Amino acid sequence: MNKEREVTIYDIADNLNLSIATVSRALKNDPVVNKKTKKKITDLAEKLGYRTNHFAKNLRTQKTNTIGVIIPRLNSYFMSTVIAGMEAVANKAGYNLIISQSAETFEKEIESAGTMFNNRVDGLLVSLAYETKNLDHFNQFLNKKIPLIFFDRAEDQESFANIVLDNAKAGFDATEHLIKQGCRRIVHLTANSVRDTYSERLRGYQNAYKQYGIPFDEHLILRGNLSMEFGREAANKIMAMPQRPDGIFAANDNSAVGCMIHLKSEGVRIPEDIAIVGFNNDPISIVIEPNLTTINYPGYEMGELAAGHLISHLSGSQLLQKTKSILLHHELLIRKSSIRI
Amino acid sequence: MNKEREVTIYDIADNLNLSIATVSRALKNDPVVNKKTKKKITDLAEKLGYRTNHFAKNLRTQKTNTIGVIIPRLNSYFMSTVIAGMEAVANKAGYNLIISQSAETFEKEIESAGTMFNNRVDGLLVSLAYETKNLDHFNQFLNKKIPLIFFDRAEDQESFANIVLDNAKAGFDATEHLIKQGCRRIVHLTANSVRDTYSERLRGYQNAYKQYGIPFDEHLILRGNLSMEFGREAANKIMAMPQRPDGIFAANDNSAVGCMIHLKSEGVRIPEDIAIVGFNNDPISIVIEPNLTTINYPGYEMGELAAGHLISHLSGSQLLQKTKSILLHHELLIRKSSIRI
DNA sequence: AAGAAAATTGTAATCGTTTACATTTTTCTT
DNA sequence: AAGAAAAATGTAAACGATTACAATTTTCTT
Repeated sequence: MNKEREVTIYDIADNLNLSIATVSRALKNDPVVNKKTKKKITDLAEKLGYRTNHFAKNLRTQKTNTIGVIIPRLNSYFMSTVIAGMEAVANKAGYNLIISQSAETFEKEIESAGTMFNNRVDGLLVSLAYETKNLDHFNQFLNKKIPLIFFDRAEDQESFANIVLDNAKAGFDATEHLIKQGCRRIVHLTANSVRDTYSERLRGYQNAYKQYGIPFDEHLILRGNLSMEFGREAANKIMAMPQRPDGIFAANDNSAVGCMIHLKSEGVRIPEDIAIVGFNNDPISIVIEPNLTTINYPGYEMGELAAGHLISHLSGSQLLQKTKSILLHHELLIRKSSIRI
Repeated sequence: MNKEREVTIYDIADNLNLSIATVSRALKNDPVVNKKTKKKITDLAEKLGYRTNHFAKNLRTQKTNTIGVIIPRLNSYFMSTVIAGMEAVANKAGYNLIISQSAETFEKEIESAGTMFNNRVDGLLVSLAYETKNLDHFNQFLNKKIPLIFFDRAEDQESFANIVLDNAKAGFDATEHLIKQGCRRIVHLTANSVRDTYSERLRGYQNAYKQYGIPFDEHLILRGNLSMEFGREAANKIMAMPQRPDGIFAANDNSAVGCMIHLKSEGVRIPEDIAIVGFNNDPISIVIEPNLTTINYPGYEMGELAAGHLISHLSGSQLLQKTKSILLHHELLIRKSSIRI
């Protein structure tokens, strides 16, 4: 049982009096080798506990069968769902995932990109950090023609493909819903970051104001890191506003919940005094009371799509170039936090 | 900028009229090479954009510098904190993490173990799935003397090292707290799984009963998958009990919260009618109302420790054998859900 | 049954490192 | 300044696969 040395194709070849070439071919199921020979080889490989040495293989083929994934944080329900989707697709296709967290910082994202580059990933899937200022650290991949797809947190630019939602539409839907519930002064909690993701949600929010002819007040936009703590601070600012807002659209559930908790502690009734809509459909949205109205979108599917596209590109299909941007559907889940009529 | 071929040590050697041996030595900072030569080499390497080919290196050295991590799910605050801790330590030591989710199923855990084995990870960090029936799928690592450490969800056995909390003590602390708050019929929500993690928490719970001389009723133990949904079902069962319990100790926060939500909707007052304690200090514990008393324990530290021990073992220190089990500290965070006096 | 075509197998170079051992160069000792 | 010791560099053989090209064996055709 406890073989010291690893079994190689040489061992199999010796054992069966064949050349390593034939063994190699048989093991990757090359149709050129005789059926019976192939069976003998695979049987023996099984019996000896042969496992391919990926390093030798990769060295020779110059492919790593590894996909790098850079994300801000693992610890959201959404992200882990996305990763699960990627994993399913990648494993089925024989790829491995190397995951790295940027912790929302620019530095760590650059560092992660460097690690991925040095590990020669075949392709890269990236969700950008809040703090990321530019995409220069991804040029090394462009130069080496290593495919890269941004998902969820993406920037709209020429060089890379995107898999995102229609954030403007989602922002519009959320805001329109609040307007239809009678809100006229809607605060928007958004990121203090340049990510398109958030500026698009903001744009949708502004579009709704415009479309419904409601005068827009710049002071209603509160920027921060979208943490629960930020939600709390936002609540303080809201309480201090001379004219009390009657609705809040938060760009994520975390900040929405942080805000709600604090507002409630200040005696604000939700949704009667202020109606709230979040974004992400995180599990906390059904723990907070009243349950939070939010935007739901398919994480698992996003992960599958991202990995699937990358892999089909790696396999030679030129899909990636043609579909520069893929939009996923979203839906507004209406819950008690926003129902006023 | 767009070099077609990768730069290798041959290019550097040719360029400087040195042998590849010297270049190789210089690049790994071997003290045997002359300071000036070394500088020339590293400078040129930098300039040419040299990056080591890990496949050639691994092939030659028979090391992969990769650590496999198998966990039930990524999507808890706790797990992602653990992973962050591991990542920090691993990256600093030049190791990469390959993460795989078992989704709490035995089959996927076996599959993941197989993938890790075939990828020849240098070591493995595992948190067991609920459904895992035995540890046979880890024998392949034992046989090849690949170090493996269980963390958080571990089994107590001879062969592998563990990093866990004192679950029995934590279970005791939680239960004792409830008893001190005047509870006499305390329900325990636990996993329908054989994991020691949960049987230990249960044991601690029973010890508290014993120590305080409270008669113990087997019916108070409810088993399930510890999801929110299970918490809901548990609440139903509790409502149907002929003699209403006055306390609940749940083996995780999720089930505690699911249970609370349902109990509240049935008009049960928390903590007055039933006091509740959870486990994990998940962020939802401070979203639910009243805030949930829970057991906190250091995820980041656990990740650092696990990765650190594995790596120091891989570097030759024989720590691993000596410290078969490492216990981490925990603390009871007392919040409103359990304060009755 | 001979020769051509098809099917199967083999030879040997290659991928980019590391490292034992050998060789050369430099520094030290007297 | 010669010889020994120390420092620096070089040679060449691995590591374990893949694959162009060559060689052999089998099957088919007439």
